[in-house]
Amino acid sequence: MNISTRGRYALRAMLDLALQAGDSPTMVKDISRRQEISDLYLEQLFSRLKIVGLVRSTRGPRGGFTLAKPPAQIRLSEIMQAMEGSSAPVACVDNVHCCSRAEFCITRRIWVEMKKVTDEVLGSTTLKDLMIQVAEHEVETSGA
Amino acid sequence: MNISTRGRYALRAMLDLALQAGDSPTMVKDISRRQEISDLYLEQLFSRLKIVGLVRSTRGPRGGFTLAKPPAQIRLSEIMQAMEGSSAPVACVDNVHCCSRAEFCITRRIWVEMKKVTDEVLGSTTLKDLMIQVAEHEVETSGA
DNA sequence: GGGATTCTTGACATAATTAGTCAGCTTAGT
DNA sequence: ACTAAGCTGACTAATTATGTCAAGAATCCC
Repeated sequence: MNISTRGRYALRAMLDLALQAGDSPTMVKDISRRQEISDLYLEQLFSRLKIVGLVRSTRGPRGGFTLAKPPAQIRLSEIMQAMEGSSAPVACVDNVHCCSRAEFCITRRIWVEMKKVTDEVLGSTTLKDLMIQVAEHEVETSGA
Repeated sequence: MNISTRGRYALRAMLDLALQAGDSPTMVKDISRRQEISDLYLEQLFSRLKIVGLVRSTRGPRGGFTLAKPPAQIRLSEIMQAMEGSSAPVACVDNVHCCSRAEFCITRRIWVEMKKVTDEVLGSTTLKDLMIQVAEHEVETSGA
């Protein structure tokens, strides 16, 4: 039941990118500095995010990445899908034929249920939701 | 978001054991044959299950394993905890101090939520629940 | 008591995955 | 041209996953 650094870093990076919010692209190096993530590694992660169409890139000086859609339209499930693949905890959830026992396997129902509830969490939350929480958190901590 | 064979096999083995239901112990070899799991590997898994007190063992001829508690009192979360450790998808969920950013990290809230919903699934289901589903499934497939 | 049977323990082995790193390339702005 | 960015694919070290193996200890049956 682990989410690898790929998924975790990608989510942090996407939220960071969303918070920059300018029209001009944000450099990987800036995100990597703020988030304390290796920039070489982050490049690799952004490459995946680009392939699935979650971000757009601009090359050359003053280049970088921008979100391909408004934050409210980017579900966390999309990011996680891109980085970690299916949210199914076991392969047979997505493909019954991968196990000869799957059809009558009662334990499989538990894994199906697990996928369902995690998908609900990730699918019902967008980057925009996280941005709001960041803003709220800043109000809380600055006030006092 | 993967559950390893340890957790999956252990759950199947525990359900199998529950379904044997006799007073006499069930041999690992019999479970491994029915479940098509390597018996050498399964022994190793039962060793863990015994350490956490979910099963009891009897050595010698006619020996084997029995459930340490009635199936209705064995939550799937106990089995999974024994085999996979914490259900937290990220370490910072259980221990804030493992990451210097955890206190103000908004993405962490998602991982906390993920752990919560998966715990609800695994914590609210017992072996007895699965046994009932097995019985129901058998009725369905035999009838007709 | 001897042998067979079953669990017990710890070490070992192999493969896959994770978490990066690196070198060299392409593109674009000045 | 030069430099600053992203792009690509190969490489590596460490860890985890998935077993296997060997030797032992307890127990039962004859």
